[in-house]
Amino acid sequence: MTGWREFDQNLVSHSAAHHLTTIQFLLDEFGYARVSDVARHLGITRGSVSVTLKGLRQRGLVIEDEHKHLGLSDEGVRIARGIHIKRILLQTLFRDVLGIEDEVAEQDACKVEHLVSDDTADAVGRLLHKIETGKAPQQMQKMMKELEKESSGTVSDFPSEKIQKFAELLEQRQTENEGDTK
Amino acid sequence: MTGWREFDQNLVSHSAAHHLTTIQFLLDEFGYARVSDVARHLGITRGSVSVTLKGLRQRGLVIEDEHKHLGLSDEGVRIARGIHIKRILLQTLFRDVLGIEDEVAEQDACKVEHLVSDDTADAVGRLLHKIETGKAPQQMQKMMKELEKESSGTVSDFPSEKIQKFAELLEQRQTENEGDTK
DNA sequence: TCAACCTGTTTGGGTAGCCAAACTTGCTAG
DNA sequence: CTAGCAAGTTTGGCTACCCAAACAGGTTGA
Repeated sequence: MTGWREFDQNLVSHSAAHHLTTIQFLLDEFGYARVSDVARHLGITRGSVSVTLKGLRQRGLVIEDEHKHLGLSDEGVRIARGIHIKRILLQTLFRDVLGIEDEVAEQDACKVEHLVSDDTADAVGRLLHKIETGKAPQQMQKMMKELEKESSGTVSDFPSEKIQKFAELLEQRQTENEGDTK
Repeated sequence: MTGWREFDQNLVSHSAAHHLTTIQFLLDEFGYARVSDVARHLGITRGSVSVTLKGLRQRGLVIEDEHKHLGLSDEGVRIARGIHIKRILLQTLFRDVLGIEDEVAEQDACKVEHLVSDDTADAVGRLLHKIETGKAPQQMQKMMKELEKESSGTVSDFPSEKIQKFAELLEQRQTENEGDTK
């Protein structure tokens, strides 16, 4: 059971991910981004941002012009865009397919956006696209509506009896399959 | 845009989550769990485990009998079980609904299991249960099969042109909706 | 002109985790 | 009986983040 520590050995950390996407956001929104702007937007001190960005500059992801205005390198843009798209896709999945309240969906997406693999994010995108283009219309729509109705408000106790039993079933089935392929 | 730091302000950290679920696993599997066993299973040193478990003992999640055999308190069991179930549900979602290769699905689930909200996990469980019990049969099945075919192997470049355009559409739509409710 | 202000950087302090290495304990094989 | 080994703990070091506070530079209003 090694491999669980791949957690923090990602392309970028949670912190770095937010620094990058924030710079991109500020550029799109206001046309410029400075250390203070990033700090304000992230709710941390200028000092912290200064130190973090020094690292990201050394890694060649963030650049700075003569007026201390920040920018992203091609690689930086690529990473920031990837993370941002993952966030959108996950949030949409949680909210529109699973029926989660928007705020919770956004928070969950924000927490995991930089952790999910490209493969998974891509599959989420394709699923959403299929649903969008009506390739899974009536029954899917109906199912989603039902899900939405059920998930009214907040779950009081996780896992519920039913879900727990179901998860145990899934686990058992998985164990059996592992036995097959071995 | 504060709130992005809820990341590490969860009930338990990624590390703690794995310590707890490992103890539970060892108890189920072998009937006992010691510091060394946990260390071996997690692939880290006894020293690290010792220190971490001291904290978890102080928080009342882990207990220890006179023979240095580890156990979980009621609260510890509750947390470990919750995380474990989230992992199963997410892994199943990624693998069986999104068509992700099992190993990747497991890794992704492992990375985010302790981060997703109870609400989201619960909704995933209900969705899977609906699919399971045939409440979204033909078209869903067909869609899943198609997804599986498409996602042959690993995504070379994320995001693809198509997914990126789609994500932009989703984002734009979302922005408009925010305008409505404001 | 120059004090006040805003911006950015540096530094010392704190937490969380990891490792390596030294130490303590207790059991067990000669 | 004791030497040796395995298990657990402690300690010093490292990285990654955060903050607060001190400091350095540029702009600007009076």
